[in-house]
Amino acid sequence: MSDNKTSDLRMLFALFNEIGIIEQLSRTLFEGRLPKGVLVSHFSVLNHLSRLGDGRTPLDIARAFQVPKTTLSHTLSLLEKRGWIEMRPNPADKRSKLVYLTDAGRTFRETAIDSLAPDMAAMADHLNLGDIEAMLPKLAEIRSYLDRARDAAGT
Amino acid sequence: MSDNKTSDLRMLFALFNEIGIIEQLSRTLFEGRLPKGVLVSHFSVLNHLSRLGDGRTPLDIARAFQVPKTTLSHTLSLLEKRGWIEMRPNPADKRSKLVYLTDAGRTFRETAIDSLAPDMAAMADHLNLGDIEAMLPKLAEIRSYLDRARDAAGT
DNA sequence: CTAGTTTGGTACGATGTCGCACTACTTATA
DNA sequence: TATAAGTAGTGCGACATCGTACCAAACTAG
Repeated sequence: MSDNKTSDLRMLFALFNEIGIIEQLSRTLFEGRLPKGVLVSHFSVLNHLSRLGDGRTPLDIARAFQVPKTTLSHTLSLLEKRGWIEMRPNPADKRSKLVYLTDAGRTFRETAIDSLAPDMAAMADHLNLGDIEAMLPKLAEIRSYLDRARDAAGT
Repeated sequence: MSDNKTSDLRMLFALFNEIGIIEQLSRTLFEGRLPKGVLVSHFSVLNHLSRLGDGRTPLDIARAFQVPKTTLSHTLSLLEKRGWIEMRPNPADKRSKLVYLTDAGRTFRETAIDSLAPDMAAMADHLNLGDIEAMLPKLAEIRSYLDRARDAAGT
């Protein structure tokens, strides 16, 4: 009984440990390919807007990445300073804003993807993509659980 | 052909995206259970030393977590300030130091694990541990690949 | 042995992250 | 409609992370 519990606990620790290290390594790797001063968090926002459509509110984006809104606010201000996004008023809610990609933003995303592509291609060669595909729904499930647990954390 | 490539790329983006969000959520969740001012990075170091044995050099530990040595140096100084670790000279290399857990450090680790246990237990109830167990070697493989890619990045 | 190179660790500065507090607006309630 | 409660976004301060530069010790080559 308690043996099972401790082994469960060990396994979960191992999981989050691996995930933490992979996050660390992949972030460092990708940031090494991006122009100086551009972080993965910046690219991710541009990519998100491009893939899922722009015209979203900052809070929508913050929730998508599960980061505090103040963090995203900072990121957006940098993206705007670089001319990659544009903040427009939200006609539906005067407190709110809508985030739009500029042409420069779309262009930057494309070139960034191009500079990441060789690494990605190498990964695709060396890793088992079938395994990764199979893993994605399991990871999404873990993500979703943590998301719910976070909401319940006020308890 | 190029369709496959772009779908591979999409899949890898999705993977790192999920991993980033899970890292984010789990870190926030765990840090909410730790005493104010104690971060997951601190706990992880104590846990590492306890599980794999202390008397390691800072650089060993930095490599284990794949963080820059300056980051670990900062973390260790905080742990030392709290009396949870002890830095002793390395008899084998006068430039180097060895990191040892103190009794207070071991005790803190235990209580921290206890305070994390309820969340972990809930996860163990709601997640499929078999899936996670199966995922661990795949994640380790990805980690290992990224590790090698990092070393080759100087190329 | 000595000079040049490599390695372990730290100091310092820049910057991203994030909690707190606040304002402006919206929604719910009476 | 008026008042209270909730929500979107930002300013600010604290601090972790990390790159650069540096020192001291260890290794390597001649």
